[in-house]
Amino acid sequence: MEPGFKEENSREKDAPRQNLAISAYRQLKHDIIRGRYAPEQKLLMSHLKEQYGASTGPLREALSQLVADRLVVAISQRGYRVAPMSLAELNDIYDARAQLEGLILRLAIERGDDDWEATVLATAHRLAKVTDINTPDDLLDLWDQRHKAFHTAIASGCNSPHLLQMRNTLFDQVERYRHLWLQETVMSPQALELKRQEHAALVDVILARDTAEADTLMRDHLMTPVPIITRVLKDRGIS
Amino acid sequence: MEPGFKEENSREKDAPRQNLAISAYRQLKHDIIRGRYAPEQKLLMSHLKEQYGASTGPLREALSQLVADRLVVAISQRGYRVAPMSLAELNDIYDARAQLEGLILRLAIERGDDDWEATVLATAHRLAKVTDINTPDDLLDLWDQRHKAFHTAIASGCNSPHLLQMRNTLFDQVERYRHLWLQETVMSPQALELKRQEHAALVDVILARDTAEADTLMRDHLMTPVPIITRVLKDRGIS
DNA sequence: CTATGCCAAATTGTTAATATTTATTGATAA
DNA sequence: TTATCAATAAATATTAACAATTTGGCATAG
Repeated sequence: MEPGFKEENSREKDAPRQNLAISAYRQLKHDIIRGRYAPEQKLLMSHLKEQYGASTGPLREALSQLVADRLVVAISQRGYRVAPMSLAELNDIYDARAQLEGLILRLAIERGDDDWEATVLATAHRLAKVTDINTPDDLLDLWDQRHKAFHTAIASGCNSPHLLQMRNTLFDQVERYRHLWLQETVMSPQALELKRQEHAALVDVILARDTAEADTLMRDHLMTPVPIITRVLKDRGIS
Repeated sequence: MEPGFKEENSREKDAPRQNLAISAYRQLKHDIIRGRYAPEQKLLMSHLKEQYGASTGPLREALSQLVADRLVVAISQRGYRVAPMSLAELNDIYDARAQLEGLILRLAIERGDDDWEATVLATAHRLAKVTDINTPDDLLDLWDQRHKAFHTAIASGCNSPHLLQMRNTLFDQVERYRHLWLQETVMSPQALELKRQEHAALVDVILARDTAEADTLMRDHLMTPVPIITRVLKDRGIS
């Protein structure tokens, strides 16, 4: 009788280990996505060692994982650098994401059962309730968390672990750009209300099983941040 | 004047390093895909060391990459094992692949230019010419190589590096199952002729820009091996 | 037959040594 | 006098060897 904790918590990637390389991986990933390191900044081993309290061995494992995630690039024998950002990658990454999310949504509408509909409704409700919190940081964190839960609930209807895994991989890559958008729009009440309406419309067409309309709405919804992120990148001199 | 070898050979994954961890990664991946290690076999460090001539450091990096590729699983403090195989994963992986390949094909038909059409025709021609070679091993290798080139040429029309990257990732995962199919069907002349007809039909509808028909043909084409692989897995006692 | 304790083997992390790279300084030529 | 090239030195990355913690198996005793 095995204790049934078959590590089903596939939060981001699979956890390769629970010890020291994985914690360095999580923290480094978090810091890169949040923009703590500039796009082409060199990642010094000496700095990483004292920053994350790990030696070269575990650090190299963490960096290898991040290279697989396309958040870090490794150059022959010249160490590691944070992956560059560009307008070209921004456009491609958001396009790929919108296309994949559209595909998954169409499959979910086709394959989703009653439990799926119930979960979509529940997470949408939870998200819509995030309107009246004062401290902006807490608001942003909570909104973002429930927003992710909402979209993940929709996607889960496709019933394909591998498609969902690829969705996660792509989301890790998009999140570095997406963070620029979250920082820029300080989650103003009108922006929040606009998003709330988009989500409500999305839920409507999903429950109506209107595949074509849902696909269109979802892609427009996902592409919204692109012009704003483009402006931020241009302001920072990134082409 | 730098010699223009900016490592643009993104064959499978990005090359994290050109030295020792990456060669171990490539060989190990090849061996796992080709079935040299059984699905849940333990990967002893001592064995890997003498097999691939690398020390624990580089080997752990290679194994980390393979965990990201879902070809290896890491258990807390009990080392690494080859990822298990199952009928459930077979079905999901082929379904996800067919769906993604269909999406990419629709985009390619929508976005592909004249050069794309020319490349598709050229690779199709090259593939069709592989009919009259005697030694079966050489035949299989050459056919598989040109077959991959043909499908990659079709997919490249979508013009999205990130979608193509995800296609590669999924293909790495599917190839372990696909190898069972290649081994089973000894590439009989009639099977080869059937495939040739499918490819010709595919080229026709692609050049005619018939999106819906191309999508259907492509998915049927990709799902062909599933029943055969299912039988092989069942014969091996894998559920 | 079962449970507990000991031994062996494997994984994990650290440290040191080697090789490659980069930056600085000096010299030479224009 | 200035700019470029080369050489040396310092720093950093990469790899291998070593040590410690943990796990699994086996034997013995109850």
